[in-house]
Amino acid sequence: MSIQHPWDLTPAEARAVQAELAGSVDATSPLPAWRTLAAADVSFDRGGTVLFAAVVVVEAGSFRLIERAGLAAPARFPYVPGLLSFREAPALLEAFDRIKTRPDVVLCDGQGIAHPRRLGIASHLGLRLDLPTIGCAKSRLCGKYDEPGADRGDRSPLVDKGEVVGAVLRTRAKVAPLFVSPGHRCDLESAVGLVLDTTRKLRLPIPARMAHEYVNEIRREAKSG
DNA sequence: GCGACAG
DNA sequence: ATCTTGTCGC
Repeated sequence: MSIQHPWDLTPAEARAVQAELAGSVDATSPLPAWRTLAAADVSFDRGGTVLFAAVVVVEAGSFRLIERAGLAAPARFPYVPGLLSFREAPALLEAFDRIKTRPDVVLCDGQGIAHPRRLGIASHLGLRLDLPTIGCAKSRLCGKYDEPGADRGDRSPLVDKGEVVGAVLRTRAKVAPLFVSPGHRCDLESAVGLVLDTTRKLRLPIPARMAHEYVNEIRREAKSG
């Protein structure tokens, strides 16, 4: 079965596509050693008619910027909980097309398999890019969990319908935890390990912060000039 | 039928 | 996501 499909779908069609694509997701393979890491993020204007997408690629360990690309595009799909990728993925894929480097792994702003149909934006992007991806969200979409301990590194399983779909991970002491889940070609332990390895004093992984700042930079300059 | 609901 | 500065606390 092909993972190719159009993006201009109705919500019902989009859900059907997700249900089928989920069968191709690999959330059990350990992540191979990585030397380059990419992070993707999206930002919006007030009305939500235009979206800005950006991807940054950094070097492991040093987080030195290797490459980055960003763009503005019309939002062709509304925000519907559970269908985020149909709104943001097209623009992000365009940004990836403008990157020369093929990163070893990609950090995505949103869920991986911690999704009602197991196909959050990280998993969806992983399939389309055929790259390892990790879902790193700031809040929960589905699943139940116990509040993790207050120290950095403390975690608790995120369980949905009896299945462990991710981890609620404290990346900074006493600060709201992150919701980490495998996107594609990566297992949960690898995902949690990478998020901790790329997080320092702030809640978000360094590359994710870089992508966030960059995409907002693009949005700001789009307003003025 | 009543909540919940990534960004 | 976005509207928004300073301020409180570790």
